[in-house]
Formats: sequence, structure tokens, C-alpha cells
Amino acid sequence: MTMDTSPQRPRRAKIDDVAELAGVSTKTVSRVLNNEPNVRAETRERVKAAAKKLSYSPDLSARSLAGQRSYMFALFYDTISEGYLSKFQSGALDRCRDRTYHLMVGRFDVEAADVVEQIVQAAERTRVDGVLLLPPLSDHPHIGERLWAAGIACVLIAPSNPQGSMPFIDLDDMNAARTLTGHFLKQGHTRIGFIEGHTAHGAAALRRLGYLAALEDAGLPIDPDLLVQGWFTVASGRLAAERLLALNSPPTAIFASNDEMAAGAEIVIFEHGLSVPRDISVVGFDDSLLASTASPPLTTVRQPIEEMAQGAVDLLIEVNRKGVAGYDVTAESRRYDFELVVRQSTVPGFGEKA
Amino acid sequence: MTMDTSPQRPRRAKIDDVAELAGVSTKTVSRVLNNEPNVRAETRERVKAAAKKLSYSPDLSARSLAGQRSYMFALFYDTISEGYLSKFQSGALDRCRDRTYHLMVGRFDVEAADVVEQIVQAAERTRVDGVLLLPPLSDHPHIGERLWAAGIACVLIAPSNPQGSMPFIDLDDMNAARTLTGHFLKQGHTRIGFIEGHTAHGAAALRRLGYLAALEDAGLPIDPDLLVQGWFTVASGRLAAERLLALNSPPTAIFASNDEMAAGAEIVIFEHGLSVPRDISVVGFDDSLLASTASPPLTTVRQPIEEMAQGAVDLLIEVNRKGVAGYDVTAESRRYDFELVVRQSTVPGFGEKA
DNA sequence: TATACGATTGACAGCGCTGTCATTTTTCAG
DNA sequence: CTGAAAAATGACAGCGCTGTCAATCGTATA
Repeated sequence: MTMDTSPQRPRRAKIDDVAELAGVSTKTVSRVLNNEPNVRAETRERVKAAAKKLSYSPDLSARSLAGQRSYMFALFYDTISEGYLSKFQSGALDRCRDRTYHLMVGRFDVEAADVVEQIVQAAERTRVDGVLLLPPLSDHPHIGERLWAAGIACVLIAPSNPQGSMPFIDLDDMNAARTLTGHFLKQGHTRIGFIEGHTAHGAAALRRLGYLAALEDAGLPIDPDLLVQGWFTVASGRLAAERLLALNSPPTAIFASNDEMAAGAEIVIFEHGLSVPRDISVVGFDDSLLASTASPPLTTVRQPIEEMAQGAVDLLIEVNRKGVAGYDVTAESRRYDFELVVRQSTVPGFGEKA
Repeated sequence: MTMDTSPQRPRRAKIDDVAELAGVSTKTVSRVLNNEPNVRAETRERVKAAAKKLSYSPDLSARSLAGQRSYMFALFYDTISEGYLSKFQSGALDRCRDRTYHLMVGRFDVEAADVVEQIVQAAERTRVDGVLLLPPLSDHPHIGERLWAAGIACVLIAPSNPQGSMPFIDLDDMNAARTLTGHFLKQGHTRIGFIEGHTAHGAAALRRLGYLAALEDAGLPIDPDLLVQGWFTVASGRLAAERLLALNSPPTAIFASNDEMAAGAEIVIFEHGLSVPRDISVVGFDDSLLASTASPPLTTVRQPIEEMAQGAVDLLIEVNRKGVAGYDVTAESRRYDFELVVRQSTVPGFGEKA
């Protein structure tokens, strides 16, 4: 006489169930699930069918406890723009899904004395297979090192000064700035104001270099009065624009190091009774949401953030595939191309009129 | 004679190491770490000291495999504004850190035929202790149910129509809209235009109700011409504003159901040679980044998104503490207060001048 | 047909913790 | 001071997988 236990939730399928249904050992099921070689094609199919029938999906905790892989990556960040984070995260999740990985997130204070320990510990206790470090964490001199030293793969995203010793993903900020400046030059502008970004931000310096390089390419002199400091905020953009407009010979075009500052500049120009782009052209940088909603919409440069995130995840997967020990860093890093987005804040053919 | 193995990474401390150093069994260490009762104070201290000395932190995979808790929550979403996601995530992470929980994220297509299965499976295989469902996932009729049925706690964030049967966290959208409209009324406005939000968004309907209720409170008639459809985008806000300005008797104030549409309205008003707030006052909703960068900065309503996220995490922790089976839903749900943010797009005392 | 060798498969241990339950120690009434 | 109950602690199994290594199968070669 059998005891029938009270009705309860249908138990989630385990590897043993699949093994039994397929008539093989759990180890063979494991082989199939992990795409290991040396399984007869017929057996492989049988196991796959059984797994599907039971809608089996391996338990991540058990996997990571028993094996080398956790199928989980971590995305760590500190303060970063909402748009950048959400786009990057979205791109990373897309690729993770494709490769059946999962993603955990964490926010850490770069300034904390023990950031490194906090991060390494978080990565170790969760057994993540790799870590994505967003700026400004990617600029920290030790986080990446310590992670690799602990045997955890890690990619620096847009580090200010990429070290050859660690894989990274970034954008060619300098060339983008050079192109944007070139856009002005082609339209005949010769007095181009430049609003610098936050001094602690590596990309800000690169954008400045691109601006200077473009002027040099064109054989134009550099007027120090045309470079004013900003801090990546709308307010700082307004202040900087005020200073540029107050010059004896104000610029006919303004290059702001990001969209926020560009939007601030547009407002100030309007307040001075001038018009963008008729009187003064403006460009931003980043192609944030603000760029398309500003009035007029900003000509800017788009970073392929989602693609960069996907590339970063691919890179982590690749490193894990080869084994965290024997990676060839130099071959892994990648620099992405930007895209010039022309909108109504710059007037095409301005120069031709002259 | 001892063999010295080649130099290698210092091994991460395990519970056995702590037990040995403290001179107790691993089970006692476990008790201390999990704040279980029945450990002598002196023993507790000894264990804590040992753990600290070895900078021990328990392995999450092992924990979740062996015990009931994984110390990991999941934040699942689909399309949602960048600001909402990043603020919510940030708030959730803050609380998770305080309570030594971790957070994984996932993005799912609400429209997919098998969303429910995808989500349940993702939650089961990662053994998360609870799931936070952001809109529009929180509006799906089955996701929450299935999660609870599978024994996984879950909180709906800002669901369009909260079910009594499931814990949720939301904002009193209707009252917020009523307050915002009241702000206009107090300034003496009597013709107030309303730009509606996306019809599929539950909050849009609530905001409309709040607007209508405020007019009724004031004994004002409702003019159907003053209500125009929008879709939560800047472009739709522009279109709606055009229609309002084209009326024989245009409104002296415009209530847009979100900041994007309000910003669009401001641009249109400016293009018509009118001034905000001198000629027409405007309010938005959400207090997004755009609200403070629009020109002029928008009077709007702020949602305490971070706090709501913290509340949601607390709720999950609470449910887990009591056991997922015996929760009292009605006691858990919580409605948060909004905050009126007055900026330069509305003119205080407008009415008094009359 | 017999032998060797690679391809395929399975037995079994164990990853680092916690749940269960037995055992020891302490406490306190009588 | 004794016994019983409560408090404190530990022994041990096992969570669901994968790594190791031994066993078995298939087949090409002599």
C-alpha cells in the first residue's frame, strides 16, 4: 500500500531525471549540455530530446559549485550617466542571453579605501566568470590587476589610458572629436569654441586632443581664449558659453565635449537673442536622449554602446573558453568606430555662402 | 621532509578554515554567520573574529545549493525609460548591499509568447530569493502568479491595476496629477490643457483621472477640447501642443502627462512667439533629467524611485524571512508619496494679478 | 579471426555550505 | 546536591552538478 503525499508543486527536473529518461548516466547528460566531444550523435539527440521534454535547465549554483564555470558575469559601476548604463547593460544582456549567460550588477564607490577588496570579494563569492568594469572603475589602477590575479577575467570599458596589460573596449574619442571639428571646418568655420569636459574624465582630454589636431590639420592657429572649462553638466555648459559669447571676437561655432553642455550652450545663445545654427553652430558629443530633444536637435557623435557591450561580453566568453590563465591580452582588446550624427544645430553649407 | 608546492594564489578562506581557527565546528560558524540563535555570546565573538581575520565571506553558490536562501534577487524589466531603470536599480542595489544581498538583472520581451516560462526558468535556475518586476512586466497577468506558484517571492513595481493578491509598490499617480492641477488652479488658471500619456500605460489613465478630479473639486466645467492625446514622446507633445494652441480659446496652462511631452510643448509655445510661463504655464510629470534641463526648467512631480526600490527589496527580504508560503500580501504592499517640484515653467501668483 | 587503440560511457567523489538530529553542556527548580 | 529541561554544539548527510579516471565499446589493422 503506497502513501500518496499531499498535492504539491511539480518538482523541477534535475539532471538525474533527464539521465533516466534518456537511459544514460548523468555524466553523459552533462557532456551533452556542455557541448563536450565524444558523445555519439544518436546519444546526443536522445539526451537533448529528454531535456527538452522535461524542460530541464541546469541549476546554476550546482554548476558553479561543481565545475569551473558559473555562467554568470558581473557588471560593476559607480556613477555613470543613465543613458550609458542602461544602453551598456542592455547590450550586455542581449549577448548574455544568446550565450546563455547571466548578469549580476554591482555599484561601488571608487573613492572608498577598500574598493578593490569589495569588488574582488563580490566577484569571488559569487564565482562570476568575468567582470565588466565601467568607468570610472575602469580607471582605477588596481581593480583590474587584482581581479586577474585572483583568477577572474575582466574587461575595462573605455579606460582613460588603456594599459597594454589588460583587455579593454573603447571608442576612438580623439578621432571622433577630430571628425566633429572637421565637420565645422568643412562648413567654413574658422573660429571654433571648445568647451572642455570634466578634468577627471580621460575621454575629456582625448576630445580636446582631437579638436586641436583638427585645427592643426587645417593649418588654423589655436586661440587659447576659445578653450573654456566645463564639467559635463548643463549648468557648466551655460557658463562656458557665456564666456565665449563675451569675447571680443566670439566664435561662429561651438564644440561642447558632451550633449549636456551643448544643450546649455544653445539655451545661452538663445537668451542672447541669437539663433542656432544661423548665428552660431553647436555640436555635442554622445548622442544622448538630450541631443535629439534639445532645440534645435544637436549634431553629435554616437558611440555604439550596445555593440561595445556585446563585444565586451564576447571577449569575456572567449577568455573563459581559452582558460583565464592563457589569454593573449593584446589580441583581445578592441576599439570601436563612432558615428557622426548630423542634426539641425549645424548648418550645412554655411561656408559656401561666404 | 615536506614538499613545497610551487607558488600559487593564496587560497580563499572556506568555512572550515574559520571553524578551525575559532576552535568550533563548521556548523557553529554557519550559525553565527546566519545570525541563528543558540550560540553563546563568547563563542559568537570568537567566530566573528576568526572570520574577520581570514576575511572570510561565504560562497553564494554553496549556500544556495545547500540551504534555502541564495542571497540574490533578480530585477527583471523590458523597455523602460533610462532614468527609471537606472534610478530603480541604484536604489535596489543600495538596499541589497546593506543587507548583504546581491542583484542580477534580466531583460525579457513582454510580447513573447513564452515570457512567463522564460522568466520562471531564469528565476528557478539561478535560485533567486525574489524577483522585482518593473513595468510593463508588472502588468502581465500571469508572470507574478506563476512566480509565486513556483515558490518564488515577487513584487510588482508600479502595476497599472494592483491586484490585491500580489504585493506591489507604487506611487499615487492620481493624487499627484490632482495636486499638479491644483497648483495651476491656485494660480488662477481656469483653462487648463491636458496632454494624455500612452494609452497602454496604466499610469496615464490615473493621471487623467487626477486632472479631472481636480477640476471637479474646483467646480470647473470640463472642456473636451482641452484634452488631447499624446504618447509620452517629445514629438507627440509637440503635436498635442499645436492642437491646443490652435483652439479658438487656447489654454493658459498645459499639463503634460510626462516631462518629455512638456518639453515638446515648451518648444512649440516658443515657436509660436509666446513665452513660458508669462503667456502659458506648463507642467510635466516624473522629474526626469529633462525636466531640469528644459527651457525654462519644468515644474513637475518627483517619484521617489530609489526609495520605492529600497522598499521593494525590503519587502522581498521580509517575505523571505517569514517564509515564502506564509506571507500576508495585503500588509506588504505600499504606496509612496510624490513630491511637487516647482520650477520656472509655472508662475507663482499668476492669479493674484488679476 | 585476433589485437590494439581510440571513441564512448559510467562510477564515484566532492565542490562549500546548511538541514537534521544526536550529543554534550549548562541552568535551575526541588 | 540531583534530575530534568533548555541551551549549545557537533556529526553527518546531501544539495545538483562536474572532474577524474576506469571500464566498455567499436573498429581498423595484422
